[in-house]
Amino acid sequence: MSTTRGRIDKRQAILDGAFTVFARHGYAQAGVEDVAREAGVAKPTVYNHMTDKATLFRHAMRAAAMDALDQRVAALAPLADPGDDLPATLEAVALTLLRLHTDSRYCALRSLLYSEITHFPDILDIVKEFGLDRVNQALADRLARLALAGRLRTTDPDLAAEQFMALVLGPLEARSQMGTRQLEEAELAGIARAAVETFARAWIVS
Amino acid sequence: MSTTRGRIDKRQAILDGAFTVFARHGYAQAGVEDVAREAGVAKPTVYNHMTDKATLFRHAMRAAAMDALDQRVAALAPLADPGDDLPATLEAVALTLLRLHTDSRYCALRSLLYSEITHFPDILDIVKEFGLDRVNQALADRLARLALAGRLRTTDPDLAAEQFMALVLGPLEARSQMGTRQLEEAELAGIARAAVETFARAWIVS
Amino acid sequence: MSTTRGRIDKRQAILDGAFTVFARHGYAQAGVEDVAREAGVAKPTVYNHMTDKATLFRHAMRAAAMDALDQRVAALAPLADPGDDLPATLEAVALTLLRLHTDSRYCALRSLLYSEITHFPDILDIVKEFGLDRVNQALADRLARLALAGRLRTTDPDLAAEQFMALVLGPLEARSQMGTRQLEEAELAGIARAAVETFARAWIVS
Amino acid sequence: MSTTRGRIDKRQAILDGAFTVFARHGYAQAGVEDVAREAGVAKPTVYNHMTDKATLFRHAMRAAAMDALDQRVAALAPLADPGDDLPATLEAVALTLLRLHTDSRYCALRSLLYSEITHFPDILDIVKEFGLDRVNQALADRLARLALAGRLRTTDPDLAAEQFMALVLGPLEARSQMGTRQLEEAELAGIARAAVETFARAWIVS
DNA sequence: CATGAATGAGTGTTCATTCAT
DNA sequence: AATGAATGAACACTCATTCAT
Repeated sequence: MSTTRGRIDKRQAILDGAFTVFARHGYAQAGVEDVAREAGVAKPTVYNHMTDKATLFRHAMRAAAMDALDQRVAALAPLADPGDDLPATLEAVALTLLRLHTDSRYCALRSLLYSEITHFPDILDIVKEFGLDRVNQALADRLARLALAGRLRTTDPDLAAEQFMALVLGPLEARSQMGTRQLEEAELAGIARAAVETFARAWIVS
Repeated sequence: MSTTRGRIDKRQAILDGAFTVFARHGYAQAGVEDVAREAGVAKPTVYNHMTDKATLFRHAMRAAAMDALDQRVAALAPLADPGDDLPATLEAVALTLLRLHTDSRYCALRSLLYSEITHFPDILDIVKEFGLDRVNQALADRLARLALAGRLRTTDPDLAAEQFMALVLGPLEARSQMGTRQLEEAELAGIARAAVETFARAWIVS
Repeated sequence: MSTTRGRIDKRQAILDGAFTVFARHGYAQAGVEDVAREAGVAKPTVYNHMTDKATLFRHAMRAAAMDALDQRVAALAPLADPGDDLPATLEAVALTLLRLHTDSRYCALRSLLYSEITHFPDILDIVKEFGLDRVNQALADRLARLALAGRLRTTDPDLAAEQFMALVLGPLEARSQMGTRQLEEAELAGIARAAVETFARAWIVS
Repeated sequence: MSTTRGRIDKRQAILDGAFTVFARHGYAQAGVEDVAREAGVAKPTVYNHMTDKATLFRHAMRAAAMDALDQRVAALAPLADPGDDLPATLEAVALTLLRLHTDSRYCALRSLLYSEITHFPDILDIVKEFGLDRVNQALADRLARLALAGRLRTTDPDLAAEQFMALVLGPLEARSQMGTRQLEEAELAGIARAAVETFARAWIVS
């Protein structure tokens, strides 16, 4: 069993190391040797597990994207049972999303996806399977339930979800200075509050 | 004079070609030779104008970012004299911004900035000087005027501007599939209308 | 006993596989992994039997060279009792030699010996022990007997043997296009006949 | 002009160096770096002139094969005007051929052709254009003239040429120990004399 | 000033060889 | 004894950069 474990662990270590290194240097600048060092293995071991640098990249990206999607969907959980104060719940969810979105690994993931989509047209599949669209859909599902419960305007949950996400995450782009500025918790809270306030005026049944 | 002209033209050709090539292949994958070919000159000529591949990159990025900012600020012009129907004017502005934002060169610019910010910490200056923050500021100025004119809630024009931009541009991220899907004009118009509607509920004095 | 058998068989399988693979790809291009696969064992098993790739090569070559010599010496057997028609017997022998010489494994053996003699100076021993010189000697012995029996000019059986071999095998070099062209049986027969005819004029007592 | 000269010279140096190195180490074992060093240039310069290691090999082989053919055809020149003593002329020609055939570069050429024909099926063209067959043809032409002049049996100049070459060069294979033993001039002369003697009995009109 | 040619440094990939099981 | 997995060393090929012209 330890053998299998060891192999699995090593594979995981390689994928993790790969993402770390790709995140740090970009695809082209990252050396397979760096990946190996980061994963604590020798260079050929990387090639024993992944045929190519390209394949290595694809697998590492897919794993990271899956993680990211899981985290975001989990962040929506409170909406399943929002309690009396819906705005407060939305604000909490918004804050969690903002924290996730300012995490450096996630920033790196997005940036890598954007910059390598030209060279790896097939990573579009990763985006379709694990991208923000999926979060929007999950959120729309939650909002639809709330609409049925009479707590939200019932017109278009997809649009509501999209605008909620936009109001919450949109401000990050300009404020985070391309991810170089680490936003204070208070600033994130402020964004969340303002987003929910505007969202509420447009969508919440008071 | 024609000599000087020629030199200037050549410099411009090099910067243009550089941005085109960097946009196509990314910084690391782009070859100086490719840039030279694209600009119609020989490789050493590039080095005669720009000391480095890095310098070449910085100059090309700066030029592209300046262009982009100019276009966006120009797009706000209608707000200087909005006429009677403010929502309609906002919608027109929003649509123009969406068109600009889905342009492939702009997508490439953003993606390059994001992916190379690690290797070129100093391109942060470009962002500060010509980034979206500047558009937000310009928009906030316009909105402040409108607030003074009693047509907008007067609380916080900066926040209003930020949320306007978020509602307009935010939906693009999920919908454009990382810039691979070319959005229809109708879809853009839909986004603009929905954005302005929500914005109006929160900010416009009716 | 079956264990020992198995071991011997495995060793033989490894040597055979090794020669096959070396013949196909050349020494440097051949991978030990290929040899292992061809022999139906795992790579370390090869190393359990042969210390080195080099040793493996040497043993495989020696085995192949021994086989080749045996075949050629056996081909001379008819000369022990040539019957009345000496030319006919010589022609039969010549034809057998030609067939052996155009066999693809033998071509590969020669070509490997020639190309690796620089890297493996010691395979010269293989040539001395099992090379064409040995065939010449064996043939010279036969011819000496025939000379004593008054059927051949008695001057120099070594030279006679050498020239017989040259007349028989020499034409192959140009005709076989480096072993790529498979000569027809009729063509081989023609070469044999012509060789014996010329040999006869010079050496046979009529 | 010196520029062009220099480039041509460099190309020639690369081809020469390549053949030298390939001859020394074989195709697979030879490093492009070694070739560059041997040619007195840097590694990328080799790639500037030849796209591939494979292409480099093909060109080097072709050049060497052309040289070899030229030398051999030139060696036949005396037969154009053989004088009174035909056997003596043939012997002289034979000796020259033997000297050419024992040259180490030629041995290497043959051995490389044989060993790499599998990986480079197209070098067969080189053999067809510049191989021994061409020497046989040229020799057959000469012999045909001599036959017309009544000095040779007129039956089959092609066969005569083939057998002449076989009698002269055939003995080398066994004697030279795969090119490792450097044959003495006297030994070569002996081979030549014996070859011509046997050839004469079969073909020369006395 | 513009260019063709040359180079030094670096990277992806392979392979003979060796442990741990 | 036999194997799956790991490694160190090597090598083909590329590219930013610089001379000579």
